[in-house]
Amino acid sequence: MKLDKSFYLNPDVVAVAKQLIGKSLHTSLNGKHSSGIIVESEAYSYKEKACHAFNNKRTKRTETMFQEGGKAYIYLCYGIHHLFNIVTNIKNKPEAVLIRAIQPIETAPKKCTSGPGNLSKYLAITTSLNGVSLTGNKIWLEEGNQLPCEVSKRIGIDYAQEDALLPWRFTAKDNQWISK
DNA sequence: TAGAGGATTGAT
DNA sequence: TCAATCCTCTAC
Repeated sequence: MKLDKSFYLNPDVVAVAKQLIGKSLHTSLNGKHSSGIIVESEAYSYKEKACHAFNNKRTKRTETMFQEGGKAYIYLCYGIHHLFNIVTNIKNKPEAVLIRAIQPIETAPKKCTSGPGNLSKYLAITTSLNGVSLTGNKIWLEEGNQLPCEVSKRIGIDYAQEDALLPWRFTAKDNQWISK
């Protein structure tokens, strides 16, 4: 059961990030289908410094986040890693959920989906998918059983000062696939 | 047009 | 703990 567009339009990005734990992510790219259960996510909002679109900072890169929820926002980090985000909220309210780890449904080598960079590599996600709709047939999410989750502060955003302390990271409890 | 830095990773 | 690595943004 593919997630409806209304799910992504939720104005509470933190709630969306939490609800995403346990749902499944699917890609059908280059004739190959990949999928996994989302076990780790982080919320980002224009209201706080860690977000690229903080204070409505609109650039070519962040443009996708200003679009209506239900789109894929993918960007390159450290010149190496493709990071996959789910855009939420309505148009001109840039908020997104970073998917940090999934648990593969098919058999897969361990650790290959732990961390946003590896995750994107496993799913064949590249920046060419930036702006692609999540209700289409290239990349989409499906309904799943909500997993018990734990809350913690986000990772790798120390530059955001006090906002780095926000408990906006969600992980599936006792799951071996989450990043360290 | 040049310089600085980053939502990371994997090896030391 | 630290360096690799290159795209993006900002300042001049």
